[in-house]
Amino acid sequence: MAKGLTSRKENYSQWYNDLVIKADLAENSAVRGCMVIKPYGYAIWEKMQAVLDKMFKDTGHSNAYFPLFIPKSFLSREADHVEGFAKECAVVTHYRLKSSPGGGIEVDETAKLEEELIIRPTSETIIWSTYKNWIQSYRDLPLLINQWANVVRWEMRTRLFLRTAEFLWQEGHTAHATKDEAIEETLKILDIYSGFAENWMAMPVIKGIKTENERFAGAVETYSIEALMQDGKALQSGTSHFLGQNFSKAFDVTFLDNKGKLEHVWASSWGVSTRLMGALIMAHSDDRGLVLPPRLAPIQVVIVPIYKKAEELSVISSEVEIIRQDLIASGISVKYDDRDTYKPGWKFAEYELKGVPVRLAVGSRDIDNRTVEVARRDTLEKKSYPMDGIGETVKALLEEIQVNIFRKAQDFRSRNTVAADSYQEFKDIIESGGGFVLAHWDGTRETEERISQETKATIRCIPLDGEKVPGKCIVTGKPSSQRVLFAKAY
RNA sequence: CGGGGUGUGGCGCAGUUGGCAGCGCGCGUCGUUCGGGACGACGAGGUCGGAAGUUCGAGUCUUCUCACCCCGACCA
Repeated sequence: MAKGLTSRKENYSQWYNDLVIKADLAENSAVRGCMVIKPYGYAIWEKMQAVLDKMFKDTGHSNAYFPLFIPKSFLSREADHVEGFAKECAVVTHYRLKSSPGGGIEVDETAKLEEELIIRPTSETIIWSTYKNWIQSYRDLPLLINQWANVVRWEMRTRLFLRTAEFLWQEGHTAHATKDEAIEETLKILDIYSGFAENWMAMPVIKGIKTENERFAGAVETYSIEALMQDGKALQSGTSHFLGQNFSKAFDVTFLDNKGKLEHVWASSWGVSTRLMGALIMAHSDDRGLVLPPRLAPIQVVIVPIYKKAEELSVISSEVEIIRQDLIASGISVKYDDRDTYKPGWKFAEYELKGVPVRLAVGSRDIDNRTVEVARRDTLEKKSYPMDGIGETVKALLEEIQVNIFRKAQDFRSRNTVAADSYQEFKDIIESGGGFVLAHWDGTRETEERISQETKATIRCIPLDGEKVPGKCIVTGKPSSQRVLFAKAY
């Protein structure tokens, strides 16, 4: 176990907190509920951004930027929307400070804003008020916009990455001529999210529809991807909303169709946030530290020289430079850590804590044998390989690791996904370690709330894929068209 | 907003009936070490969260206050 890292078994939640701090991903800031994302953590986020951004661009979306501030009146235009967010909004009321008599500064009460500004908790309202001017004809559609931004939701309890008062995300906001097209967009993005989660984060997810209870405020239908964390709790990792005409009606966004008829446009919005960082951390990491999927690791390979004297180091370093070039030529990001201020053992532990997928150690023995010691983070196996062709060897290994950690996560999820056919069985599963539980539900809010109150488990989603076998609700015995996915959630 | 807890060098903590602010880690210099978190010697670093009070004397007692953490209700 890594120094100072609580084990998962001992206290999972503490393990997560320790890991975020010790792996140098983020820390708490002077502002309650807000985090400082440190360079190493931010580097991972930047990789995520780059991949997602390309996926959005490849599907025809463009980036833009809308204001941080939203006039208070905008928020109340859509009734459900305002109700959903009102309780967690930060409000700007003044625009000036003045020196206070007792020293320091205070709010200048004479500088009160005529209309207060809300710090965006999400941007539907400001964006739709803008779209009104952008859209007149069916020729202006579809409008496919994304923005990378920060948003603020004044959460009561926060945790680094998983729930912070301010977080970074992307929010896509699209406008379409038809309902079908908007739904198609909503689902297309859901596929992008699940593809990203599985192929890049190596984290299996379940795509589904949210129940009315869990639906985004202002949406007609909310879709999400749900991942299972190692403690048996579910983490909603991305959402895509079909907004119907709710916002176009609230902001009066209309267009003339090709028959000259005036219609309200159809909308979608979708987002993933820095919460993905939390998902990534919890999906794969162990008691030694982070385990990062090679495709998102800022450093894929670290090389550690083993030496006693300076002369030895210079021989090793020149050999390492050849190896490094070989790796770079294979498209691998490499760090050579030749710092003399830390010892090899320390470095080994450090890079394990930080989740670097592959570590190479090169010492005099290797120079003599023309070998490299290769250690993989996921299995902790160490093996010697010939120096020649090391680029290809490592490249293949990185791919193997990517696949292996995905499979591992997938196995974990299958082991922890069970069907329950009675309420008692359901309760037993939830109480003994949790996980995903597939059960029949009668589709009513009352039953959902009862289950949630009695067991703390909620309906994560109604899965889109998989069998649609009818049955009877585990609580009321009323008919159900398919099993839905329950879990305790983050 | 309820319940619990913590504020003392950068970090983690100790500090007894009130009596010279300490320990470990980290940090700096030097030397020996270096294939799984090395060791020795010397050294730097603190108005004890803040304010008021009690006292000859407060990290310690009293009152007020601020901040943060954990557990619940709300949430991506």
